[in-house]
Amino acid sequence: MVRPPQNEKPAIKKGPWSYEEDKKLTAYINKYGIWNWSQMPKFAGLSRSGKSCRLRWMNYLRPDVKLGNFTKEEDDIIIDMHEKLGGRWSAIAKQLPGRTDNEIKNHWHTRLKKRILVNNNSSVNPSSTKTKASESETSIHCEQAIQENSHGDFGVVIGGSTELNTSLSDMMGDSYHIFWKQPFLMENLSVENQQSEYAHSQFDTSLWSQGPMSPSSSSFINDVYSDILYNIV
DNA sequence: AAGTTATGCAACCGCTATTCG
DNA sequence: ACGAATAGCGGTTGCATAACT
Repeated sequence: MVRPPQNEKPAIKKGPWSYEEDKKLTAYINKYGIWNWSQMPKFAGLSRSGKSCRLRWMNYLRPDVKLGNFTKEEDDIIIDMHEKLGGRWSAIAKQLPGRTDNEIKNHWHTRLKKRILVNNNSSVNPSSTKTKASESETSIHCEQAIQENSHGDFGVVIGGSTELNTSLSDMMGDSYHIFWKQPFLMENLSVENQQSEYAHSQFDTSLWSQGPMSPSSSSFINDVYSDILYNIV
């Protein structure tokens, strides 16, 4: 019997992402862009699959991702689009800038589907006043949430509030989309010929504090930014 | 207060589509 | 034209927490 080679590949970590992992991935992508998901984790110092990194970035870490409560308008769009397209979540997500297919899918399965069922039932049985009362209650809560969101207390928007939805790509301009030809290790970030001005020209930290962020809180983003500057300067 | 059940959501899995050599 | 690698999509699962008994 030949013992299969061990430790040929580093163990792929699964489960929830830690703060440190988020920092690493965000810092790496902010610095080098997305050049190859399957290779990136290795160079970013992450024990994750490329697939997992892509998902984490696309759904939560991307600067233009809008997290938090859905507005009534968004709900209406989702319901309408779902009627037309069914479970084509990515197509539906295209109609809702900042929302991800995964988030929309979860929102549908946990809230909207039930609401539609309730609506259908109440239209079949109009005497169901309690249902209607709770419906309007839900609607009020939704309105409140929207208002509170606009104050930045919760209802999270990464990279700014809805009004200040300045995406990282906007901040960085064309350089954000530059795809590097060679991989880069996070450990090699201290690039002598890159000036801090370069970094400042791409990031405006004041924008990070324009809205709360979760799980990537504003302090987290600031940490990432500090790390990048620290390594560059 | 403790145990149980329901809910919400992040993340995984498997499959298909697309790209590239 | 073909096969491998990679990206993307949608269904599903598992865990944390809230709500209920």
